Amino acid sequence: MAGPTRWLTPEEQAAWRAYLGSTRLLVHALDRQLEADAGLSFTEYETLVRLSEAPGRRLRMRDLAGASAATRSGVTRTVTRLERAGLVRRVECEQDRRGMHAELTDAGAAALAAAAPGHVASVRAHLFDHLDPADVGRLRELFGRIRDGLDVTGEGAQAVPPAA
Amino acid sequence: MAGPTRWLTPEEQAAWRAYLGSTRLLVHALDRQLEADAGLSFTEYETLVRLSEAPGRRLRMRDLAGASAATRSGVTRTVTRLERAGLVRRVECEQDRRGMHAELTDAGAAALAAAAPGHVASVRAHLFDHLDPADVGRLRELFGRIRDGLDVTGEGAQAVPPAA
DNA sequence: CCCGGATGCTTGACCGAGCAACGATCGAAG
DNA sequence: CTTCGATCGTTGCTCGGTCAAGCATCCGGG
Repeated sequence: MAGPTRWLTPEEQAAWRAYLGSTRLLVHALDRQLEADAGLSFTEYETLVRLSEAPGRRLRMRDLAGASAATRSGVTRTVTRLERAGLVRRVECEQDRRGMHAELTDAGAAALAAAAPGHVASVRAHLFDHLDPADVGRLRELFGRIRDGLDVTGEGAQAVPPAA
Repeated sequence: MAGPTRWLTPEEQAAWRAYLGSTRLLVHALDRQLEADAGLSFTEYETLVRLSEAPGRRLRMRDLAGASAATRSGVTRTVTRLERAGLVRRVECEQDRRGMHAELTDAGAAALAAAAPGHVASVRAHLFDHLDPADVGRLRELFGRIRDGLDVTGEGAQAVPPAA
C-alpha cells in the first residue's frame, strides 16, 4: 500500500452507489424483458448481436469470449444453448483444426430481429431517455477510458501501485 | 409498441457498449480483488457495509434486500454464509416474530475494516482516477435519475408506454 | 522428423442467484 | 374472537457462470 487510505468523499460514495445500484437494476430489467419477450437471456442476445455483425455471420469462440468479457467455458455453454435452440450452428475451422466457429443461422437472425426492437425500446426507456446528447458523449468517452484501463492491464497488482 | 423502432445512434451504441463492458470488467475486478485480499465476495462485502452503517449494526432481512437490489432469498443465503464465517449474527425481532435481524459481530466489523482499504484503493484505481470532480457530480446525478426511474416503477410495462 | 510447450475448446465440479412455493406470523375487517 | 389476505424469511429447483483439468491440435527448436 502506498499510504493512508484515501476514502471516498460523500459525493464519490453517492455517485458510486447510484452507479452500482442503477446498473444492477437496469441489467436485471433488460434481462427480464428479453426473457419474457423473446425467450433469450441478455448474454444470449449479446452473443447473437456479435455474430450478426461479424463477416459471414460467424466468429471463432475465442473472439466471442474476448468481445464479451466472458470466459471460454461460458461461451461454450452459451453457444451450446443457442445451438440447441437452432439459432446458431457450430462450424469447424479449416485453418485451425482446433478452432470452432459459431455461425448465426437464419432462425437466429430472425430471432434477433424479433427481439431487437423491444430490447432497444427498453434501453431507451431506462437509460437514454434520461440522458441528453452531451451526456451520451461524455459517458462514452469516460467509460471507454475506464474499460481501456481495465482490460489491457488485467492484473490486480496494478490496482494498488507500489509507490508512484 | 408506439411506433417504428428508434434504433440507437452509433454514438449511443458506442456509449452503451463501453458502459456495459467497463462495468462488467470493473465489478469482476473488484470481486477478484476482494476475494483474494479478504476472502469476501463483493456481495458479502456490501452486506457488511450496510450493516456497519445501520443503527445498532443490525438490519432486517427485508431492508437488506431492498438496499441491495437483491432478492430476499439471496439475502438469506448471503447472511447464512456470513453467519457461518462468524461475521454476522442472526437476532430475532421482538416487534415482529416473523422478522429477523442480521447483526454485525465484532469479527465482522474487523473483517470489514481489514477489507475496506484495499477495496477503496481498487475502486479509485479503476474508476475515480479516470474521473474529475465534475464527472463525479454528473455521474451521481445521472445515475440517480436512472435508478429512480427503475426501482420505483419496478414493472416492465412502463418500459414501453402505450402512447404518451 | 520428432518433441515439448502453448493454445483452443470442452467437460466436471462447484458456487451464487433467482423464482416459486411454503409455513409462520401479522393486521384489519366483520 | 375469528378469519382472511398480506408479509417475512427460508428452502427446493434450476440456470448460468467460473475454475481447473482434459484432450486435440499447432508450432518452433533440436
